[in-house]
Amino acid sequence: MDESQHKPYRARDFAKLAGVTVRTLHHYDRLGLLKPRRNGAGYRLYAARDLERLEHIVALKFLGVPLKQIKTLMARERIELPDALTRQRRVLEEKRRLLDNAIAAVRDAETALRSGQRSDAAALKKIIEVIEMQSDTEWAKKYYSEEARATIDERKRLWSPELQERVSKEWSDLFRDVEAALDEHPASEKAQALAERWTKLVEGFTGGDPEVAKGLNNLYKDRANWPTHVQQQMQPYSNQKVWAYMSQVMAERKRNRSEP
Amino acid sequence: MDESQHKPYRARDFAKLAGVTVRTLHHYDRLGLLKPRRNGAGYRLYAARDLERLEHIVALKFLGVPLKQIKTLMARERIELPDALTRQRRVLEEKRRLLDNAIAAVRDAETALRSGQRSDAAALKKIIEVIEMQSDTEWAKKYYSEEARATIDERKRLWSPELQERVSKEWSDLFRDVEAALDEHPASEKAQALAERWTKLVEGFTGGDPEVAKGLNNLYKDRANWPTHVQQQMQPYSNQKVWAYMSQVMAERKRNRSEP
DNA sequence: CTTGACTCTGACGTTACGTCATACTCGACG
DNA sequence: CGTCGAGTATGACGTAACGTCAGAGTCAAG
Repeated sequence: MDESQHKPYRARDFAKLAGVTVRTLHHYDRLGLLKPRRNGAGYRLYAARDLERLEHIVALKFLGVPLKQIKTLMARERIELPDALTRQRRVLEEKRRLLDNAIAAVRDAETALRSGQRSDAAALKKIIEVIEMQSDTEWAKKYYSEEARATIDERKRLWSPELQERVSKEWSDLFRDVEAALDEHPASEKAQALAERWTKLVEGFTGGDPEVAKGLNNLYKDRANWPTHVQQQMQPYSNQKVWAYMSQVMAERKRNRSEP
Repeated sequence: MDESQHKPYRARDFAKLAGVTVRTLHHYDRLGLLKPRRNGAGYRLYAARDLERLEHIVALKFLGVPLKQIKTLMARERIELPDALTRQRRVLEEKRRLLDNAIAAVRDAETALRSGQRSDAAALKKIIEVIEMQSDTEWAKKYYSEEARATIDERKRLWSPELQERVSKEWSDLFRDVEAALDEHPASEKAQALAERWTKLVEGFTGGDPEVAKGLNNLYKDRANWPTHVQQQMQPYSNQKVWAYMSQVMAERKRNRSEP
């Protein structure tokens, strides 16, 4: 006599109610995400309570959370949901960054195609540049600790294309200046000024985080195994004399700072 | 004796050169996207020209173009690439819009969770609201012509959440005002003022496009088959007296305007 | 009791590869 | 010349989240 026991829904109606398909209900049933009652003939019978659960599933799915995670998440919900949401937001924000890059790349390519009457190949090259910039942050991941990667992902949000542009230029300027100063004594004022610029630029990437710095070190030491196209890209910086010289200069810098 | 014939690459090296995996090369080979020469033993031998093609593939893939389309696109390239790029940009921009919504939804949910000490269920409800808002634009597509959909997609970019909010409120205000004015004569000044507001709001959506208006009409006529949750959402607007009355008022309006 | 509308359970298709497993091949070293 | 480690080839299964039949049973109205 419980008036609150509404007549249960069958698949079709329940699906419409929640805005999903019947097949989706089957799927979630098999995965154990949402197991409704059955009648004698095996028909699925969904109650009002099931709707709530399904809505939660749909909500999380909407955020791009994989069904497997949704399942574990809903098993012991209370504790982990806030964290899960925050993590998922990070993921979404990263995706948006990539999307923004892609959109910008297409815009560039379109402009190149229309205004300049350039070839298809030239237009695609524009896109390739953007890819390389961002995939470079992908393959390099293995050199960083989990912790360092998290830090980098944080800081990456501050990296606008303009900043990227500027930093690139600063590195190339600095490198050229160092090459012109290889004869200076490592302890000289001029050399130490270069060291200062160098350090600033490195810190611009590491943000002062020692974990990140360590990863960067790993990355550099393994430079022989970098992807070929990255090596080509880094070719302007391949002059070993510069690196050797800078390591001397940095050693001097350390001495100066420990005994001022 | 052709110096330009560099030694061809084998899979591993070529893959590194382009920043993909060997397996990817196999895959593209099987799909017919990139078929390199083979040596006597069946080893794949990639030439410099292949690199260019692979880079183009990677570029388009980066933009989210499916491999099948890439294949047809590269078969007869020159003509279709610009259009393809523009179309793909539209797709990307739409994805970005959805992502923005999702991120905003999570932010809301996080705030609700932290500040208000609300339950998980309440937080997820926030997200559900956002989903329904945007999936509503999904299921309704079938009522519109291809042309109308394109127009809507165009205009959708102007639809900020704030605008959405405001328009919702205007509709609900208008509906309430009409309900209160059902006794007014359809030709009366008061009724005609309501008709004016009504028309403005509809035009705010159609943008004056007759194709879109037609689709909207189809949509309304088939309201019996709308998804249940949409019907619930539309319930505040289900008062048939209002619709009947407004159709009279709109008829008067047409007469007035044809014989001023 | 008949029908048309629904439902059930497989099972294969989709996308762009990753990941084995098994069998060859290449090139340097002794 | 033989061999061994590194690289390669093919085939087949796995992934995520369902879509789309196919074949068979069920429900409810007339």
